[in-house]
Amino acid sequence: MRPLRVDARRNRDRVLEAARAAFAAEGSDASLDDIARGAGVGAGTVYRHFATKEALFEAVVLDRMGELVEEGVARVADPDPGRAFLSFVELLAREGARKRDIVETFSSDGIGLAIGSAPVFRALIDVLDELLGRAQRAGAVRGDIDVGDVLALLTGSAVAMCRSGLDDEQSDRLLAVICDGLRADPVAHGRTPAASTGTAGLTER
Amino acid sequence: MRPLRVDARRNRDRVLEAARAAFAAEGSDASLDDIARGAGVGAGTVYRHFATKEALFEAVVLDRMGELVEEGVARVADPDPGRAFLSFVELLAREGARKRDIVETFSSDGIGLAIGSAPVFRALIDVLDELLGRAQRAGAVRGDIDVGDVLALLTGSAVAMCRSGLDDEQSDRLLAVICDGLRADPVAHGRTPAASTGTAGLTER
DNA sequence: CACTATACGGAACGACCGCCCCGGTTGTCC
DNA sequence: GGACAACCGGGGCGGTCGTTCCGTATAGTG
Repeated sequence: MRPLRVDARRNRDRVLEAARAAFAAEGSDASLDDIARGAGVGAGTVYRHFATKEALFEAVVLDRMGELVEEGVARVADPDPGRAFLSFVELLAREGARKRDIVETFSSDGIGLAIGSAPVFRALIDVLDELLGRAQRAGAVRGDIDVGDVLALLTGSAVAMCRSGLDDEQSDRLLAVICDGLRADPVAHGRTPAASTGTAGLTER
Repeated sequence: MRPLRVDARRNRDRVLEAARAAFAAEGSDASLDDIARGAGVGAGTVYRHFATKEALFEAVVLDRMGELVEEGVARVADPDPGRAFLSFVELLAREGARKRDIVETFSSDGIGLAIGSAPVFRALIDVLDELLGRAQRAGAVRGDIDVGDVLALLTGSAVAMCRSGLDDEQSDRLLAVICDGLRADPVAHGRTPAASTGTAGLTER
């Protein structure tokens, strides 16, 4: 397989760049024609490089995830496991709040279901799991949750933060609530550490 | 204005019922033709009763909100303000997790922006604010958040809970994290009660 | 410079959807 | 029971969007 012709390579990059912006702003609903126009290219050119719109979407999202995995790996060495985990959670939430395609992927609606089996997605789960485990063993994060819970909460946080008036102060407050909830010791609120049943401890008493 | 003819009234009810189910499952993206088919009527019949698809959506959502407001009002008399507020939050989150149209409305994308000015919506905000204020004055809920924050967190919780595998136990855990975060005393985690800046207290130290 | 594989652009196609319209039907009232 | 008004169904219109196709242009090669 020969390398791409220079004009082809240039157009491919332009398409990816335009797609990144469009998918971040509008999610997978972004019109492919708009992306092509934004890249200064015809729609046919997009299809020469990406078999389908979904493939383009995946390319953008997987690229983003790669960057996030790096950030996570860098935090594994942090001597403070609690800070490492929570700052990573914060990063993911803020990233999700600014990039609609990411939240869409995490919440598994929109386009990509096939994306869940991508290696880079597994890697993200793994590093998040690693950071969570360390933080829990250090006693900085409650022990009654797993990676799936964190992922779900991340999706929720991102959605909460990208609501209409995305005030900076408000975002900070929302993250504070989530993070305090994550590190909260279940015992401190009068619940049994293991069970955590009873619907958030509301029905008892 | 005369009362509706009996067949008209019956069809209107069928349309509303079908719309409730469709909007709950698919959000405002639900096809109007599908709704009509589900109600056993033609598309034209839907438009005889509702000027536009958006009007139908609003009718369904506002109806749902009415029920929720009643639940909230019933909780104002609760002698335990913390339990009253948190159980209402739980109810709203669980309702949002099961009804896509509600989350969509709360997160202000999808169709309804005009819905924000509806009296029912104001009433919901008001009762939520009332419950929040009582809980805060009783010291059961942290003081550094307002109704807007709670609404945003509710949206997030609902999204987090309606992810792919909506396990009951997992839902409980997610709600536990959110609720613990809501009642968490900022002081307990080494932050100043008033400010709460510093991005969830992660950057300090 | 000429020749060919490669890439480009945008018109065109089919599917879907919200919405309108009209010929036929059915409830309602005298 | 008859006549009129209200109502129904579904076909059709205009628009959008993902995808395909093909005539044209251009980069790479000897």
